[in-house]
Amino acid sequence: MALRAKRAAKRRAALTRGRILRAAITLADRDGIESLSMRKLGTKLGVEAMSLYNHCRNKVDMLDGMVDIVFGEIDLPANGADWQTAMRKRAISARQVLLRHPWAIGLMESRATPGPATLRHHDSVLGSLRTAGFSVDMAAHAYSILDGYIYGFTLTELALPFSTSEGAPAVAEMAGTIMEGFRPGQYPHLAEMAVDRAMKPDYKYGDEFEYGLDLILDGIERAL
Amino acid sequence: MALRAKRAAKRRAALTRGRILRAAITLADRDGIESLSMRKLGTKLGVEAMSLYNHCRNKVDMLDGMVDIVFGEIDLPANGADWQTAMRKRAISARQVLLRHPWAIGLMESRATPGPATLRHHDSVLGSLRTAGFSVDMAAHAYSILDGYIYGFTLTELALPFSTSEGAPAVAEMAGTIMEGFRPGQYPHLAEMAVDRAMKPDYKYGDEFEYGLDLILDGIERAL
DNA sequence: ACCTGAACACCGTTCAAGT
DNA sequence: ACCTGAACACCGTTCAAGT
Repeated sequence: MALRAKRAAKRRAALTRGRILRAAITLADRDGIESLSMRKLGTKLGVEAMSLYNHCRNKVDMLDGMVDIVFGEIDLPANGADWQTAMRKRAISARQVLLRHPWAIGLMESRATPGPATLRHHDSVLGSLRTAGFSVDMAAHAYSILDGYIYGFTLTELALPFSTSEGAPAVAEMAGTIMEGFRPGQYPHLAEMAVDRAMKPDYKYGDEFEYGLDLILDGIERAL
Repeated sequence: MALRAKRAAKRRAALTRGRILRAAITLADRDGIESLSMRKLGTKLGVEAMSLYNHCRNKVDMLDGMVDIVFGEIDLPANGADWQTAMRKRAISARQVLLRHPWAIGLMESRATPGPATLRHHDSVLGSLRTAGFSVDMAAHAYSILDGYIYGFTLTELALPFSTSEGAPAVAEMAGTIMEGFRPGQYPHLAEMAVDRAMKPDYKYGDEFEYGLDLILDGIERAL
């Protein structure tokens, strides 16, 4: 009996913090963060919800761990390349990671304690800039602008009422539906923008990202 | 008896959607969004939680309304001024509003249906740019960069493990505590940044905001 | 038309009990 | 050392019943 139970436990992989966090990320990616509960997560791992508390202090601690894993997925700046290329690639990687885990960006605001992958990432970016000759002040300026832009752009992108990966017809339809509800001329400039851009065959808001990124990189270059 | 009940109901202001939303914002500002429940909100308004459902379809609808009110607090661009001044003032106002309602920014990502104040705000910003001679494409670029930066910077600012409004000693202490836990040299560039800036007497991360804002405004000017 | 009380199907977390 | 079951104090929301 005892032996049988032990074997059943063996059959599934041992519960670890890492396995819990990865399962939680998968669930959050699929169903959204507001639907992620300790009970559902336990079920998914073949375990009672209460077992999770042997590996995570509480749910907040678990969310901290999830955010740190997401951070770890962002490419570190390549340290051979010039700083513009390195920062450009890192920014593009960061946006892709955040789009893959849409729940992560909204969680940032309330995470008090940064994890090791987060700290490593920050250290690496600062190192890349300092090595390229940035002063401490200028590295702080550059990092603040770039990260602000990356997070904010992606947040806005995620907030758009249509999926960025979907085809243009969905976008056009959506924009049309939204505008229909208003008196003509109530939001003339929004309407103009919708007709001119959002309703065009191959419009993707995400295409704006690199325009802004390059404008910022140029601005930093000039400020050096 | 019926009369008495009616009088008691009269004594408190009638329950309206607006009154509910304002009370909810006050509670979220004070205790955080995760602590805002329909039951607590009802108690605060002197009413059963279930009464709220006569004025809000559900909690998501209520959160939509709250976000729209926050949007309405952001100054619209003054339409006499040149576009740089108008955009600068609007950006500064937006950051102040978001710092006042720290829960709002994390909610944006999941709000599917923008409210009237939100639409009005967007329309007004686009109008200000178009009037200043921006092409539709250039207005879209400018708006995307500016809003991305504003949201992202403020999100980062809110995520910092110390309050921006607090005095510098708290920041210095915090930075010290964070760095203490590591092997010396584990995060050399973070350590350098902490010693050089975060631990300085009157360091405030918020001061970075206008540096980046002006860099972006200059970049847009040059792209025109 | 608006408010209420009870009920339902959930939550996160503690704790004593098991192995 | 790790897992469990029951329990506690909460949630959002529905619905029939009141006024």
